[in-house]
Amino acid sequence: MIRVVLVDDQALFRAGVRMLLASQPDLDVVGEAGDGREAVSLVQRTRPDVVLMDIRMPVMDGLAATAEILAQPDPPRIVMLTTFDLDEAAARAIRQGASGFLLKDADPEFLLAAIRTVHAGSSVIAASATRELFEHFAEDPKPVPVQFSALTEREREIFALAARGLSNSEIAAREYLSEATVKTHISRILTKLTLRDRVQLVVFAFEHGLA
Amino acid sequence: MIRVVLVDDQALFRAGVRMLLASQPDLDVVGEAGDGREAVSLVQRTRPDVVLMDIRMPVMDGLAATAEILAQPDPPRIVMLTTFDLDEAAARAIRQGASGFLLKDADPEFLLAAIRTVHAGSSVIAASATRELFEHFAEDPKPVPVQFSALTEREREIFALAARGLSNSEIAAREYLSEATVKTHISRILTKLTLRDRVQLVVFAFEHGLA
DNA sequence: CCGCGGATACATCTGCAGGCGGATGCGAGG
DNA sequence: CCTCGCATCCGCCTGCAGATGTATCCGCGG
Repeated sequence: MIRVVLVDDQALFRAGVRMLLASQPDLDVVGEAGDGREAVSLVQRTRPDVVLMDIRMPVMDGLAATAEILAQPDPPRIVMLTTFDLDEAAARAIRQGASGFLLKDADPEFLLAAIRTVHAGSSVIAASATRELFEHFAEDPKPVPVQFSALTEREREIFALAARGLSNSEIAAREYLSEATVKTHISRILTKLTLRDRVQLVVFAFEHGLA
Repeated sequence: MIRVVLVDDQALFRAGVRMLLASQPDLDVVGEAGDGREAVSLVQRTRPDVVLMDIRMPVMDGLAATAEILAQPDPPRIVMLTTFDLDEAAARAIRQGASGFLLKDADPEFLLAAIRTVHAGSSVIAASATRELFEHFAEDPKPVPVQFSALTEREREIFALAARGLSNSEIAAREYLSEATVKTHISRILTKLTLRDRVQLVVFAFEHGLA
């Protein structure tokens, strides 16, 4: 039996979900809360397995409530619910340790599957959000300019060190080289990448995910 | 009835999964493949609802196969499987459009729930991977150091320009200042942020999401 | 075998970066 | 009013950065 707590400020929405879950033999709604503050104390009392938590709520929003609940010992799994497709909040919720993120207008059977999935230990993310999430957070697949491949192995090493902010003397010391040699490498690198100085080299490196 | 295709180079693993799915009334294994190349043609012939796809395979790996399959019209949902916790491949798979990412040593009931979840239209990500994924791709919530707030309004402007790779003379020209003045600002900025030179300033800016 | 091109290493020169000192303007407080 | 602190602006000096010119080693083709 999976013990579930519902947290949402809309009583009607809670009622709908409660009806849905009641039809399932392995699911049991053990409590409901209308805001984040209530949710925290409710979870402490009822010790559920899974919490369905709306993000947008009065008094204390779903994010803050999630943080407090997860800070407790042996916390339940938490699934975030939202009306809108995706906002920053969803990503933050997942980072905070929520196990799922779903849209409120999802199919009922979909919600049921999600509850069982997170209870089993995995995470669930609404399909529509997944793509967006990754596009939003994952930096693009590194469109490394062609010119970069013109660098020799050695030059790439020097490049990496310079990109981290090391001075010529520091690079020289680390690579057992003369400072003059390092300068030569830097010059060739700058020429090949058509950059003016090492400052722009650093900018280049970060903008292309090479540092 | 959810029609499933198994793709894995280990016949024993496929056998185990087939047994598991056979015990479920709503799941039907309609085909198996031992490498990516086979998988693509198998999917074209059998038109399954869900594909369980190993990442590491001979001939054509799971990523390439996923890309080809998803390029077809009305493609099935694809769940990636892997032995190891997480590598770059997993993230790429999700970005390519895979609907799930699971570990091979997951609980059986867990795999079943995942299949039903992705079939319903959502995405599933192994819990152990979720945290890592987000830490890996989402840059941290910009922990801007306290020292940065010590900067003057003017200094912040100069900082932003220097962070883009502009030289002192360029900044001077753009701000209608003497080059000497720009240098003073830079010096004060470097002191306040305890940085050595403008190169490290650029590194600092990028690492804290200020550029 | 020898010549040639590329990669790597070093020395020397010019210019800019950054440290240092100092000036001005402005608001707060004695 | 005077002073103190702070922000903004400017000139001078030292050192590093980057361009230029070479030298050595290696592989490849004539």
